[in-house]
Amino acid sequence: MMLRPPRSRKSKTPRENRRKRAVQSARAAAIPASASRKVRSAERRDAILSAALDEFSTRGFEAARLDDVARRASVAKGTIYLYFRDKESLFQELIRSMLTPLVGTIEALGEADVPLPVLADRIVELFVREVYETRRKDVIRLMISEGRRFPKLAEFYYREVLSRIIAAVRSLLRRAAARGEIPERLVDFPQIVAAPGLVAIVWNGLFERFEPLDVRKMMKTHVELLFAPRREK
Amino acid sequence: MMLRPPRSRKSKTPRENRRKRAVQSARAAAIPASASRKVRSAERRDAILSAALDEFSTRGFEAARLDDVARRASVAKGTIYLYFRDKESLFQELIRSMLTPLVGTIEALGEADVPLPVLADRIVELFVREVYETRRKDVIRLMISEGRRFPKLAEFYYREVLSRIIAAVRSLLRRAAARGEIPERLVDFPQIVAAPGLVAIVWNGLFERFEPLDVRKMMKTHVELLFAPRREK
DNA sequence: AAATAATGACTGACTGGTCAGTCATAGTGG
DNA sequence: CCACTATGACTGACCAGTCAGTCATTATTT
Repeated sequence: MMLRPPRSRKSKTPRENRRKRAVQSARAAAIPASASRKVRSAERRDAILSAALDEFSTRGFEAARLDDVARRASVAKGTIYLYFRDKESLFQELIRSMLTPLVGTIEALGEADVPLPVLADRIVELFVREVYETRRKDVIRLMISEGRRFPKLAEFYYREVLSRIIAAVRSLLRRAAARGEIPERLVDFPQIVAAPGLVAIVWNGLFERFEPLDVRKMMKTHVELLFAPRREK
Repeated sequence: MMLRPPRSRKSKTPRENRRKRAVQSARAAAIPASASRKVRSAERRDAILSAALDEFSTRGFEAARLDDVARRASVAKGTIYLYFRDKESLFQELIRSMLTPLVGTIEALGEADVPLPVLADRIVELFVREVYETRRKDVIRLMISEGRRFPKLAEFYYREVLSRIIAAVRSLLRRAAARGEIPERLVDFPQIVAAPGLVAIVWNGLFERFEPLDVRKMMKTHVELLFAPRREK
């Protein structure tokens, strides 16, 4: 899974008279010198992941420079390679770490047995508060934008996150359908329930500056229409 | 609007003793030697655009190599620069040329005054036949993936395409609402109508291989539920 | 408790491969 | 016959990944 052929290091000529190493650099400023190694190490990792999210989401995977990620994390470039195998691993780990926690939250939602209107509200609030108003929004946008070029990552995301979310939503829809609250055929397409969320994320990235979108209101409108009581059938 | 600082060519050293130019290359095979210059020229342009779409949509903007685009179009790399200023222009022109024609089609749809169920069918069919089953799907996916890094392009797309499509859909919704066929508040969010289309495109790119999606059926389900007769309100 | 040694986290200059864009040269249609 | 079209080798910028060297911290000895 490589975007370019490997840049193997087959240099045979010995490297001589290198290094002079100027005076001593300012050490990483961000992290207090106290704290045990373990803690500092975890903080570094997080700082790198956070910086990577910023860089990847403004420039995209290819265009993002690890030099910039390092600078933003107040770390030397080499340090990144102590925590992640390569640029791609960093990217995958970023997505993994941000999205995995979502699953539990949503599965919990799927199990509760509450009336449909309440459920609808919860779905909307969960999305707005846990995704749209956090950096997870950016991670999902990254997944959408770059996922196609990382089949392994898409597979991971499908297997570990999406399929479970879909299963949860589906079981929830199935129970609502059994109670006659929604038509049976909606159970086949849980994607429909989530669709405006996706639109919101994409819109936010591309067109917010031309035409702001009231996400909560849109989501509310959508679920209300989907789940509204119907005349027949 | 640049991803990297310009690669200006400020080389001062004169380039000497270059060029030897080997024998003569096989000429571009794809385009018949007949045909007037104008026709050949237009065909080349199209071949380049088509090749660019393939390359951009499999590798992404940054990773796509113009060498590959050239090879795929049976053209030398330099030729691309006779038709497009640079890689970015090529990309923008690609999106521009593929999506602009959509507008007229959809505006026509927005003006017809037909009963809602018929309209719903037409919307679904239009999307499936004119977008999902054509390369426009790939162009829209490109727009979604890369648009964020091309603010100018996003603006163009919003101004020339999206805002007009939205206006058309909105006017169509407004009339339906006036006839009492749908609730008023749906008029505020034409995005909701299009949302499953977007989901379909993204899904197709990322997850189709794990779980195929019957797009036509999903779209149909969605518009039927949105436009279904309601009990109250 | 102070001195000394061992550890390994961290650094950043450097390398090699890559590719957008150029331009000297070669063909060709009108 | 020459203006226009096309070519593709070449250049310079660029950047992921490397690794020899530097200390801060921890462990050990005295």
